[in-house]
Amino acid sequence: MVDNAQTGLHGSVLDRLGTMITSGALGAGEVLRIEQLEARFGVSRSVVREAIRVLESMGMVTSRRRVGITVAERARWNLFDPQIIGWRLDGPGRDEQLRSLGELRRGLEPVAAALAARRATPAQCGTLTGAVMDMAVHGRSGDLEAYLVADIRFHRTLLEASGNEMMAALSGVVAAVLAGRTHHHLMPAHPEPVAIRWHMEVAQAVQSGDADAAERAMRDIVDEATRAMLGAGDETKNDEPRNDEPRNDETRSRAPGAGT
Amino acid sequence: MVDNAQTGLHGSVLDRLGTMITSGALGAGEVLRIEQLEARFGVSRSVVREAIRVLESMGMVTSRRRVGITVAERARWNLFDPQIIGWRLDGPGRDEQLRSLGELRRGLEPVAAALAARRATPAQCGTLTGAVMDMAVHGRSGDLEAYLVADIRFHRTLLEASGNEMMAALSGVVAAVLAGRTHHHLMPAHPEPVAIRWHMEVAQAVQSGDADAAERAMRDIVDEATRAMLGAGDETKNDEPRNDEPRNDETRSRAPGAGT
DNA sequence: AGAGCTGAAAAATCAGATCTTTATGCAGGA
DNA sequence: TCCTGCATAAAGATCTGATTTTTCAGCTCT
Repeated sequence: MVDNAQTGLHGSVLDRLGTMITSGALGAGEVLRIEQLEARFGVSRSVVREAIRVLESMGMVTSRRRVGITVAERARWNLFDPQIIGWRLDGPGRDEQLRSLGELRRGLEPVAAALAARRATPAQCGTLTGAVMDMAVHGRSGDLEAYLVADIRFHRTLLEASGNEMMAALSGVVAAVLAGRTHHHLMPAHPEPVAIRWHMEVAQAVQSGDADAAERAMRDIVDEATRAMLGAGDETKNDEPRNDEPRNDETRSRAPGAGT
Repeated sequence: MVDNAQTGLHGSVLDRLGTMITSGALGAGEVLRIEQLEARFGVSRSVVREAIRVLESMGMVTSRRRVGITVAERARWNLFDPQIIGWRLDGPGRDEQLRSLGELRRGLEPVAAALAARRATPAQCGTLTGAVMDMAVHGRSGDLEAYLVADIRFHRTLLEASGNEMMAALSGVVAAVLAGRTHHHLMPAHPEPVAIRWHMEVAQAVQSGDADAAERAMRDIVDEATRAMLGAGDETKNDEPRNDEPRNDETRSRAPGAGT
């Protein structure tokens, strides 16, 4: 689902350990030893150590002499690390992760839109408008994949146009959220026309430099998306959905607007 | 300024390399070789490799056989990594980093306040109110350090009370921003009373569950802070302030409200 | 109980050897 | 001339064994 492609042995070990920790298979406080990990994964010390070092820099484990590798509690993790986000989106924490990201978007994207209204280049304005037009076309034809691509292009461009590096750094994550929504069938077969209209309003407001209008229209977009997602996610307050393609029909029926 | 304390040799190498890259001493595209780094830092391969692995996971370098370690362009970095944020706050990118974080706060904290109004526990409400009272006391007495501690406690508690793990994960960074503001003398000797009043409004709105009021009051707080910081930062659009305690008087004179 | 000592466990580091990938240059052919 | 395929070597990737350093845990002595 997410590009957790890893390079080399150490990357594969990292990926497996990260998945185990985020999924809860390895709980906070559990202690691992290097030798044991060498055996478990059939690799040498150096490979294990490099993977552990990365996990340590993510705050997921701590390494102490005479003790071993201790899995850290979630409050210590760098939850903005794209790798961790990817692992969680793939595992049991998916719903919780999507909720967190949704709330985050509700705060950030309107501000990004306002900033973009002041800073976007003409080229970026063009890209935004073009993306909206593509969304309209593919939304009508019902080509959800093409719609998704245009939607991602819109949001990525907007975040980049905000002129804020950190917001731009989130574009990959936002793309993952949008893709997750589509691929988990939380989108209706034909996106709400009102969503496309709001996207167009954002694009026009950015082009005309109207920060307030851009912020407002973007807030409409994300509020609608948040509402749809919260409605769909309320029945699973805990972290144990486990199954990967669950309750499509109920979910879809409760997420009618899902307009990005 | 920020706790970039590192454990062991690999941590020190990581810290030095990270600082060099974020400061621009090592520009994007530059190629390093492991052997050269061993010699430069006087450590063995394993230490260098572990540091490189961490930098790689941060997106700051890429490692390719037959080529070497290539410094990546900033657009590829994980700008939310606390370590990178710390390096940038300590180096020439400080102003840019503070601007990014300020804009981020403007989006996130109001939403966090709204969420906290729905989710905060009674204990958290108490902590919020207590923090505001401390702010008022120390603001009047002019004890900026104690004021800062209370201010940080307020914002950390609010982000945690949002019930959103990712926002809570940013509390350390927000604390660093607030501390940076105080320690770089961007605060007036006596904080604006209106700022303290806004904090109190947030605390009360959270306690009474009024999400809209909480969001609005928090937006006031952050807007004021953003305005003050943008005003103070405009004269240095580029990334080269270098000196650590610069232009206190001019800056202070242009950041009158600086109310968190 | 509490302070200090001691042994051993486990990570941290170093160093040498070997494996794997791949940029690059050369040779041959179209 | 330009492309294609092969050989070569450079540099990271991995494995391994030895050594060092830290520090937990148990013991002793007060």
